[in-house]
Amino acid sequence: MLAGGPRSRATRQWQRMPSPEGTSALRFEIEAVCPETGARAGLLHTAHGVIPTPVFMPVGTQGTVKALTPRDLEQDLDARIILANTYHLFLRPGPERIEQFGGLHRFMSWSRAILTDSGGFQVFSLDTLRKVTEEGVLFRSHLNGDAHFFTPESTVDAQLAFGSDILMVLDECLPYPSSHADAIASMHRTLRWAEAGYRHYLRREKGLHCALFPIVQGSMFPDLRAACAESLLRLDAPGYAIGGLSVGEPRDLSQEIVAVTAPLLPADRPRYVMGVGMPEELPRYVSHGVDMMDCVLPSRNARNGYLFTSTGKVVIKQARYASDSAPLDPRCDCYTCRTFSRAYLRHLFQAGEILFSILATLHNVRHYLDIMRRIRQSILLGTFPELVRLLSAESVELRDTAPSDACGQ
RNA sequence: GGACAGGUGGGUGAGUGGUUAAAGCCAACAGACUGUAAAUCUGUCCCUCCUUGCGAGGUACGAAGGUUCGAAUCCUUCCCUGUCCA
Repeated sequence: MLAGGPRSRATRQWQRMPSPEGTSALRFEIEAVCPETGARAGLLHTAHGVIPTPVFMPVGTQGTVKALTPRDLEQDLDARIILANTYHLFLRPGPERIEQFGGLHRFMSWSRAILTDSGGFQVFSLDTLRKVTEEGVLFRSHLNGDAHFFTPESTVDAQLAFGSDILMVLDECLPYPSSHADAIASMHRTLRWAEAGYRHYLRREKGLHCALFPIVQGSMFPDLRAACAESLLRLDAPGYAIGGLSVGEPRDLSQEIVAVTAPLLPADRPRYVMGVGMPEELPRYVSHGVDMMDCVLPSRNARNGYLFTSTGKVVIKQARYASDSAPLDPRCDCYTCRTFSRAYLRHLFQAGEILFSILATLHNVRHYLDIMRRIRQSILLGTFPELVRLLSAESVELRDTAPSDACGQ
């Protein structure tokens, strides 16, 4: 509803769209900037369609957003870009296999844009299965224990084989908390990897229609974030990411780091904060000048029975919903909310039915995408600050009325 | 009628004299989840009380007796279930 325009026509247009003729494969067009906050609305032109920003990218690690078909994502949710993961796809089915099928888009039958993460997050999440060296990361496969050495160059090669629209450089994502000394060493390593990866990418990208984003690291230290951002600017990349967040730090700290880092990145290029966040945090990131975000929360929490609604969370497995005939979220017009009762959704969850994951993911992802559409519209209309106030008032209201929190303080 | 095999907490199912209020699994209930080792993981899961503690009582392994310092565990009788034979 908020997306505007008939979807089917737009879809056909993208599928026929020839490769971009210009020099830069990725073009970012800013349509409006909120004078009060600096939030931006724009259009990100890729070889696989135009992405209205700010945008939330559903996570499809293994070449699928779990529980959703590409048809759901395209026709029902109107997602314009999804994320996939180099580490997972490298292990299985492997870059050669994907390349053999003409790239990841064709392999998974997804005609819109794809961003691939480099495996840098797995440096953090697979801490017991990896060893970081100056040259790269030695991973022990979580599938069969095989050793694989990822370098800045090899991850670029893999992502080129996938045919990603946006590639990410290999980086080191540190846990929280980390010492300043560890963070500075790690940040310099990430910088060296970014330079090596970027050099390699420039040698190979001739005629390819994609872009490589470097990633700002520096843990929770503003001085390191600034130094890292400044160094990465020399690469003159078409877009920049802020990584190393959502690793266990307090929510406000993530916001602070983004607030000090985002303004240091080129104003005319997309800024991507990796791995965030809760629904109420999305407008806050946007107000810091962020254009792209991704997070597993809507999809993962969906499968775990945690549903995001316009009136707060609904943990559908709770006994209180057993005979609740209301729709999950009366203000949502996704298929799930239009069609099923909370009681039925709870039944499906309790019964362990596959359909629950499908319906829940459909809704949660839709909820995130709708929030971003509202944000984008408000920036275009010049009402973004009002929306931020509205959304934060709603979340305060939700906190105040939450039964568990009410008696706590 | 006879011969075997059994009856354990909401279910299943370990346990054959003491560290057993009783493993594991399931169900149920609650919590976590932030560039996905996730259809995952964690906790609670007989009752009562409080100074909330590897706390104190009380119940509990079909029923009732018995042996023993001590019994889900050994003995006796009874009840019930399953299989087979008449």
